[in-house]
Amino acid sequence: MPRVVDKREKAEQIGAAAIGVLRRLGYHRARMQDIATAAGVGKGTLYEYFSNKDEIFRFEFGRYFEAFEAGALRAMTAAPSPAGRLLALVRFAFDHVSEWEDHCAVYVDYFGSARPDEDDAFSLDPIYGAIESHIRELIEAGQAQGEISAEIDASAGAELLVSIFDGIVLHGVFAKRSNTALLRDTALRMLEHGMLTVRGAQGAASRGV
Amino acid sequence: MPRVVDKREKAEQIGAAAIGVLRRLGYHRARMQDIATAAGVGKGTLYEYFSNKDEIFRFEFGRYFEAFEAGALRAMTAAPSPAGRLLALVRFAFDHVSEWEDHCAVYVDYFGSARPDEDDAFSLDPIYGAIESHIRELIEAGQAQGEISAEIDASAGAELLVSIFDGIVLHGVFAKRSNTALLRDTALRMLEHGMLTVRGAQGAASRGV
Amino acid sequence: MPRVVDKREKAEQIGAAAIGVLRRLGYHRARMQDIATAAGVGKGTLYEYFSNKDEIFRFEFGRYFEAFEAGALRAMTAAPSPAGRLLALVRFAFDHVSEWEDHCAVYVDYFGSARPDEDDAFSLDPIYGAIESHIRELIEAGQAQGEISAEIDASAGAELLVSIFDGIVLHGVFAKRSNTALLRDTALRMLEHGMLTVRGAQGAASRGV
Amino acid sequence: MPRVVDKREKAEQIGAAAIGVLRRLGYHRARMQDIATAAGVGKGTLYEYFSNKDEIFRFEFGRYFEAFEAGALRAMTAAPSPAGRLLALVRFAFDHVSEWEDHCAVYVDYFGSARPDEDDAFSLDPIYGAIESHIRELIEAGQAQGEISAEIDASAGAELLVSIFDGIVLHGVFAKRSNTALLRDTALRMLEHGMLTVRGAQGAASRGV
DNA sequence: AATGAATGAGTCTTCATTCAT
DNA sequence: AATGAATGAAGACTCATTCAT
Repeated sequence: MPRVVDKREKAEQIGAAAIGVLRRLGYHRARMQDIATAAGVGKGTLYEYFSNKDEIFRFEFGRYFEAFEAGALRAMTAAPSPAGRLLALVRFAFDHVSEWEDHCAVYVDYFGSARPDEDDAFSLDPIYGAIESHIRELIEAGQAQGEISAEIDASAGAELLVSIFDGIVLHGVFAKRSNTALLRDTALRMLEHGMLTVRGAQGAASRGV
Repeated sequence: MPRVVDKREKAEQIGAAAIGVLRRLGYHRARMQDIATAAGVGKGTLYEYFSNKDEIFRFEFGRYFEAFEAGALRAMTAAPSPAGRLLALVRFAFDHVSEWEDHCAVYVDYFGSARPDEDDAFSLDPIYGAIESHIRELIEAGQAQGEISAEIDASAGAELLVSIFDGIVLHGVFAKRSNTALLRDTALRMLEHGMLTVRGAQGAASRGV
Repeated sequence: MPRVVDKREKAEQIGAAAIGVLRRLGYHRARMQDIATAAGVGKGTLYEYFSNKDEIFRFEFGRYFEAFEAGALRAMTAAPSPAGRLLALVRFAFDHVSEWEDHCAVYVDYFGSARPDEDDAFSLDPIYGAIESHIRELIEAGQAQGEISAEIDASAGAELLVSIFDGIVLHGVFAKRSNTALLRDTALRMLEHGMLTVRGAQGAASRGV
Repeated sequence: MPRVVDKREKAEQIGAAAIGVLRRLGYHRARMQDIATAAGVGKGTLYEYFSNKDEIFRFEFGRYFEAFEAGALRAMTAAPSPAGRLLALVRFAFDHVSEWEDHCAVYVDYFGSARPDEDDAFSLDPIYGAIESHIRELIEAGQAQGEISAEIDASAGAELLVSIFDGIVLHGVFAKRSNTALLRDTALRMLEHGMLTVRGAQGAASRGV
């Protein structure tokens, strides 16, 4: 019984070290030896806790997604209305990216590479599906209450929001982020108000090319 | 007097085949042999046109970025005002992603793997820098003309827009895109109007957690 | 607590096997796989002990030159006078060639291929320089004591002796050596007496063409 | 008929360019492309004149050995006695090395690498055999006339002389030659007189260790 | 349980040679 | 006759994984 606890604890310790290495070197350049060294254990020991390199990744992203789910739920619970919950979710997502920065960098690296045939591949589809589904419901609820513009297609809106979230992650990896808080506030403002001032002019602009 | 070939043309032909393979298998899993087979040439022939695997990638992304630049310029030229140009740019970016789908997938795969130290790395910094800089100027011009909300920080807004673009790219790779046109229109609408209906409520929502 | 191996010992073991292969096949034709097979290890194991093919060679030639130096010193120490030391050195050199026959063959093969620009090339210059310098001093000392003919230019004499040594090595590689002991004694005799009998006639002979 | 002359002439032209490249880069590093470029012809053209890389080498060394043979014969013809002919041969050998410097450098590179099984290998055995045989006869004749010390074993003496010649070649490749003329005269002097002054002391020195 | 020595499948890249033009 | 585009066999080297200790 205490063994199991030990196992889990050491696995987390190794996983933490691994993510640091993966972030620094990229998934393909990070050698098992690098990870072992960073974790302060022997190379063979890694295989006592993970059955292969991929497994380490999966373990860490399990934690990443769990934390996201828990945090998102917590964030939304506090908000009073659908629109509030939506914005709380977005706000939380930004914070999550900041907190799990290493994971985000590795995230893009790992999921960005196509792995077509692998049966045991960690699939993002259910995760994204669940999140988009949840957001879609929030949008629909918000529209029912008149808080959210009825012109917006709930599905497309949900997909867009998730895409934007992905974009924040990706851009933080590709380019150095300047001012996270400012970016977040700008994003929130835009979600609420949009960018344009004159409502009449907007439609024209979006329609003209 | 041996066969005369148009080096450039054949390089493009190989490059096109390569991108297909890279997309299907991922940058790291695609072997030179796979690319050669897809291009219908011998393995050695690849090295007549590209000095190594990376070179193929760079060649194709040269084309990708050139097309983006030219297309973006063309799209914006037609629009009458800063806000119009901004929206035209966003609209074009969506179309570009659709048209260069394979490149986008490889893009994420390739740039997603962090390789900060490599000297010969294809750096995105100048490219992103130029685009963000351009967008920032558009926003500032739009704000000067009162078309774009003065509350928005031009730099952060530019970064956000580019991030959103990256997000569209990324999400198309991570999850299957459902309806591109709808997503695009939803995004354009949100940029203009935001999502919320009641302006007064918005501030409150964004401040609440 | 995995198997403990003496790295140095195993490296020598691999090196010994490698020299045999290198001698048999020549430096360029010997594949790492051949060396691994000869050493009774896997291909990858070679790289645990040597970082590349060249390294194996260098390691072995380190041993070769060390043995030469130590042996030469030992041989010379026993001799009473400069001329005696010089002849002892030559005598030792012959024995060294016999004992390190494989190394000599590889030596010629490896250093024979000109690679002037390579930065990491194992340079013979300092080694030859040291030996020639030593011999020159011996000759000068012998000349001071009247043991060695004053007519001989010490530098040229030293270079000649080293060249003769190289020649013995080279010829043993190019042609099958018949009788090493006889060759050695003939060489020693010639160094002492020369080949001609009539001293007066010698000058004449060397001047005529 | 004139075709054949053309063929031969162009082959020599290519061969000359090739030797330069081979000397500069070494046999294994010299690419057919390098040779073609140096010769100012296309890569494919090389195969119109030589059936493969080795053939170029063989062609050039055919010329080298022919020149040696012809020159040696000429040199010896002029000398009046066996000993004179022997010294004339040595003297000529030195000059030959100077004149065919590039070939000598390539010589070591090429013949230094073992090529055990190749049936079509250019064998040095008959060449060395002929030369040693000739020298042996000269020594024997010289001994018969009392010009050359009877104590010398004719065969070993011949082998030694050839070895010394090889040594001069090799050393010129491995180390930069300082003063060729001086080295040559020193060598000739040593062949005639030996190095030591006191005949009585010599035997003692060569016997002691 | 912990380790690192051993391994060989897998990959990029080179280059002599061929051959269509 | 001359050429250089095309090729694939060959080889150095990497690294995830295994396993004896």
